[in-house]
Amino acid sequence: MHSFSEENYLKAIYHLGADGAKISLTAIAEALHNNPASVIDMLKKLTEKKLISYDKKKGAKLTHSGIKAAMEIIRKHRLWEVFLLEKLGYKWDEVHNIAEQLEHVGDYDLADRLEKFLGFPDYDPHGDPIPKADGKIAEVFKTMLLEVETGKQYKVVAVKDTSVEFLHYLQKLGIGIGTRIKVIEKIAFDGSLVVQIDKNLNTTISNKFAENVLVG
Amino acid sequence: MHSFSEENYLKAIYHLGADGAKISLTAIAEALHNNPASVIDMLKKLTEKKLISYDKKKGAKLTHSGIKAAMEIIRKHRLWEVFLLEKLGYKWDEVHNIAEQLEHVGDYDLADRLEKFLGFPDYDPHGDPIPKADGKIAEVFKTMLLEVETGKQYKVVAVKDTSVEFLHYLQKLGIGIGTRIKVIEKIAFDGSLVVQIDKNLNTTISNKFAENVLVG
DNA sequence: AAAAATTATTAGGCGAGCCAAATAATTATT
DNA sequence: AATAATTATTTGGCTCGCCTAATAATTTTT
Repeated sequence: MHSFSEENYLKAIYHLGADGAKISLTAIAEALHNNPASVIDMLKKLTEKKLISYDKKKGAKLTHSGIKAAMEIIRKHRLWEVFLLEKLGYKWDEVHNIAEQLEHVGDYDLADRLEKFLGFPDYDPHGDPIPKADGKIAEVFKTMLLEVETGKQYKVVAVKDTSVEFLHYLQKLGIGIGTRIKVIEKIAFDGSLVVQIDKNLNTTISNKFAENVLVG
Repeated sequence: MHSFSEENYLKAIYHLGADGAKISLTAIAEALHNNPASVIDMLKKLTEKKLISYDKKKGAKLTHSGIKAAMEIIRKHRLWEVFLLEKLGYKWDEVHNIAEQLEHVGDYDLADRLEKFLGFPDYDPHGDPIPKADGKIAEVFKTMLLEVETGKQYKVVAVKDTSVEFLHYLQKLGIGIGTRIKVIEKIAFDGSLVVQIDKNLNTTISNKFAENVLVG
């Protein structure tokens, strides 16, 4: 198996690559709150293990087996999140950190059994699809709330940020997976959005916030 | 929190001290499959953290807070074992190794929630009592099968060894927690025992085996 | 009591994963 | 094109938890 640390790098690289952008050394360093010097060492190691390819120009890229390894970790992470929320009664914003630890435990078998126990859930509590045992992951059609058409009703399908602060704020605004949301107006000055959440009164949300809410 | 490694030392020291014997450096080294040189370093560290006291003559001894820490780990370990067996359908002999990893994850809260989810079990699948949230652990009256009166019916309450080999053998003999067992005869030559398991025909078991089966 | 065996300890070293600081390479700005 | 800013890389060093080998202390055996 791969070390705890290697797994975190693979996961970070996977997530950073989600939007097709180049995955630079510094991007990884920031994502993991590590020093670039540490990152480059690890990238060398992962390259030797043929889990990634790395090139100054092209950035880091998961190989086939790197993707496979990343999917296994993400699968475990999301399954544990479902478990923590549904079975242990944790709140939305609490599950992520504990799942970060649990995701490194055990093998495929554990994930498979857990999945079965949970009734083969398709999505985790943040709306992200759970990779299946074969590594396949559902494509979810989602757009940043920021880029959405004004006046049209959307449904929140996922959130990007997983920080406690963000999730708390979501809760305060009454936003969860499945919440209906409509952009009433876009403020040109600072990119703020006036939105209607469910049938409530209008609220103004920041540009940054709207980047992290994904609707479909 | 304490490190993964520190937790393993605390747990080992706790278990080694169960029978009141002196916990020597070499005993710990053997239990953890570590070198005595490594052990002494860690004992120093744990002493500084006031989790143990250590003295060449008296051996290692958990302090009050060391006991508390050890109980938390054991509590988590045993709760996870129940979970793995009851909820995920693992077999008796498979749960220990996975629980060894899970026991280091999360905090008190996780243990408390898990305990509630499992319906506040009192014993783990190996018959060992699960420490409660306040650190209290039930005293179990148990004797090694080896030391038991001939001709009298006993019930298996726990097993000592947790190796896959041992647990497999138990299963093969049809012995589990709750199994009724009677010593028919003690062989003076090598300490073997002729026993009757439930209502089956008599079987002969070794001295070593009989040491690891606890009855009450 | 001396020799042998066991147990405890010290000394030095290793790999993993991290860091800060210096330098090199690249990209952006003027 | 020259300068500034950013990004990548190297160097040396640190802690943790482990190791082997040598030595010291203690206990057991003779």
